[in-house]
Amino acid sequence: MDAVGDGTRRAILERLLERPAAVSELAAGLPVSRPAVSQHLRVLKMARLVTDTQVGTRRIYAIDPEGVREVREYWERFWSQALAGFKAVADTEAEQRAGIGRKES
Amino acid sequence: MDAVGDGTRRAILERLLERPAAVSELAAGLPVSRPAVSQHLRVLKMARLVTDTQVGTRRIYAIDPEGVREVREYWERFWSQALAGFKAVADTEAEQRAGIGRKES
DNA sequence: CCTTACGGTAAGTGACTACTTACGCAGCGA
DNA sequence: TCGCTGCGTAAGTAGTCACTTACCGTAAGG
Repeated sequence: MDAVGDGTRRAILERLLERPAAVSELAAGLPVSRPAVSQHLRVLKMARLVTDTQVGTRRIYAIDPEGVREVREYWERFWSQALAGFKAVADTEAEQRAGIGRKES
Repeated sequence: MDAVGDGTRRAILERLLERPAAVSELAAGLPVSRPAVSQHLRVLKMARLVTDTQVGTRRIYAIDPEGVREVREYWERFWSQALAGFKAVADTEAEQRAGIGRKES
């Protein structure tokens, strides 16, 4: 959850959404150093958002649909609850506006 | 975007999803002080995720469906792109594995 | 072999930020 | 008017974290 809270990590994910890439490729398209990218990738990997595959001396990173789906479902519940809750919010606000200055129970 | 990156702010949002609440109410249910909640609410307000209404001396905060929808749509595009991209990822991985070792379809 | 390429890790640093206490201000009731 | 309640803001601090450079292991190629 906090894994997608960082802008650089979102940028990395967006790159990986287009195609899998090695560490150096990612670093080349980002304003940070290669070790920084490595560290971000470790966080993303622990969050099950990416997977890595050794290809010769290079290491190819790719989106992990497993973890992505989990995070997606979390936010899905969040938003749907938000919209469902909004109706109650609107009602309550209407109540409050109707009786400003009045205390409920 | 960074607004939902903080755990305390997510907690505040989850409280507001259930019902609108005043600052003290929120602070009472959280392990942080009331001013801290105020500061978080300011961030959420600037992110258009909550709205506030003065009711007497109290200030009622509620979910702002406008901003929520925007953020929701951003992630929606993100996830769908992630899943769509995964097919390409799987294909590419299969290609790469073809040169190293075969795997199941 | 030895060399080169690629990448993970260690260690250190700077900046951001979430939090605290202290203070000031507006609205309501007595 | 006076006191009380509820909040926002200022100021200061501690901890987190993103980033850097330096170093080391590993895989391919001569």
